[in-house]
Amino acid sequence: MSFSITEENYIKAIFHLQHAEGTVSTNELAAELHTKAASVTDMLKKLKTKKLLSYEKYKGVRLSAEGKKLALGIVRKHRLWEYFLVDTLQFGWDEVHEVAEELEHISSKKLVEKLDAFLGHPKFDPHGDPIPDSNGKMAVQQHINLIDLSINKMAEVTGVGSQSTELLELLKHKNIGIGTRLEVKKTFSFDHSIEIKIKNQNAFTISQQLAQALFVKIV
Amino acid sequence: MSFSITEENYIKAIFHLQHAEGTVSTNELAAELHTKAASVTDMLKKLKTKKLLSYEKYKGVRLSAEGKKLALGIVRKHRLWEYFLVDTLQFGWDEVHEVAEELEHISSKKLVEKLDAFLGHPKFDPHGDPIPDSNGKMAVQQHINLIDLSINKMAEVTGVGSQSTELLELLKHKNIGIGTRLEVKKTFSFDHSIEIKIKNQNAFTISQQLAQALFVKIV
DNA sequence: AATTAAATTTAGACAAATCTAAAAATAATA
DNA sequence: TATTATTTTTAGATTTGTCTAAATTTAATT
Ligand SMILES: [Mn+2]
Ligand SMILES: [Mn+2]
Ligand SMILES: [Mn+2]
Ligand SMILES: [Mn+2]
Repeated sequence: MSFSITEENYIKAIFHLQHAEGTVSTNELAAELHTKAASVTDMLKKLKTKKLLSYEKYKGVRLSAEGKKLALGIVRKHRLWEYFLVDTLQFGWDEVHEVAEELEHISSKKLVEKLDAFLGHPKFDPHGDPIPDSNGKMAVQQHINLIDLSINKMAEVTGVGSQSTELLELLKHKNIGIGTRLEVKKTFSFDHSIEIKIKNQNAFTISQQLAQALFVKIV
Repeated sequence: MSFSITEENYIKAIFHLQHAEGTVSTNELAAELHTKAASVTDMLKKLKTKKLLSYEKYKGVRLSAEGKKLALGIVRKHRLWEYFLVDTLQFGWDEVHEVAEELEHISSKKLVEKLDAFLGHPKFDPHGDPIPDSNGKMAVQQHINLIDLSINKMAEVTGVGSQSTELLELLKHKNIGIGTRLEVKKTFSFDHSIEIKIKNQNAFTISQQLAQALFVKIV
């Protein structure tokens, strides 16, 4: 069976929202997809008949095994294309999400596999998110929030919590990106800001909000 | 203004059909797009209000300057993606058309320009068709049909007249591709077959049909 | 428990793109 | 020129995805 771009976007949105709770509400979906609750209800009924999810009136929705498989395929394409755009075509990581939002719907299986091979089977996309392999399996990145990193432990930035232009702008200015090595030197309880040190640079402080938007792993 | 995938496919089809005659008929378009004449009429009315073409009832259709510009942009994307698929991802040239049919609708201008630069601004796609530049200009390939090539003139294959799997299969078997150098050794008036010679290979004959499906330029 | 508030679903309508069948215009032929 | 045949357009329906407004269900408060 094949699915429309709209159907695929719904399935992917449910997949992402599902990770928090097990079940997703109509309003959550409407917000995520910038549409109205009534439209969501209509689409859920349709996707249920296609067996991509289980749905009972007023009870929220949950992807079926088949729905999950479809979602993982779309996420795989999305993240592979993002990797391609940044790694091969030299896009900035703030510019790639929208383009990947379109490219993820290109249907050719062969294209995905050839692209994956060309890129060298990358495990993580430019935002640090894991790329599912052709079987839907993805590496579990045991990264922690920078806010929870102990003092004087060397760590590497592995991911960002958002991909807004605003965040990127700030990270560029502070010279932080995926792969940057840093350690926390001091924490301030007044505003929960933290002082960090990057090799060959002076220590500087970053806000609580920024620290919460960064994920790191200890190295 | 932005256009739907369907609208873009109509514009591109008109562009291609227009090259033969100046004006395109409803039935021609219906055949090309695998749809019905009634659907074409509806769409033509719509595209006229969008000023992409001039259209009078029963009189056929012709692209406006704006329509041509849009068409050239789509053709540019189509052929750049085909080049990418063959050159970068190692697709066979028979496998790329369908995929490019989808990729040509990805809207990002920046993507097209970055892709073009990454590929080294190629002038021709894997089928020998010219790729329009960012201003819509394309190289004029003064190639001739192999059937019209004079005897003993060294020539290089620059294009194919069709991109069917059947043709590719035959060309693969005969070891002929874009760039292959050959000369005509003899022509047979009985069946209009011709004998050709490729360097370091024995001469062999090819059918009239095959010769007509090949374009060459004298080198 | 009764009332109010919030979330969700239904009812009815609309735009895009398509189709079949019938009507109208143009082209071909006798 | 009159009659067919072909092409093209209109009329009316259908599917997909969306919307607003109203009704219903569930959750939260008195
Ligand atoms: Mn998308
Ligand atoms: Mn990403
Ligand atoms: Mn297309
Ligand atoms: Mn081509």
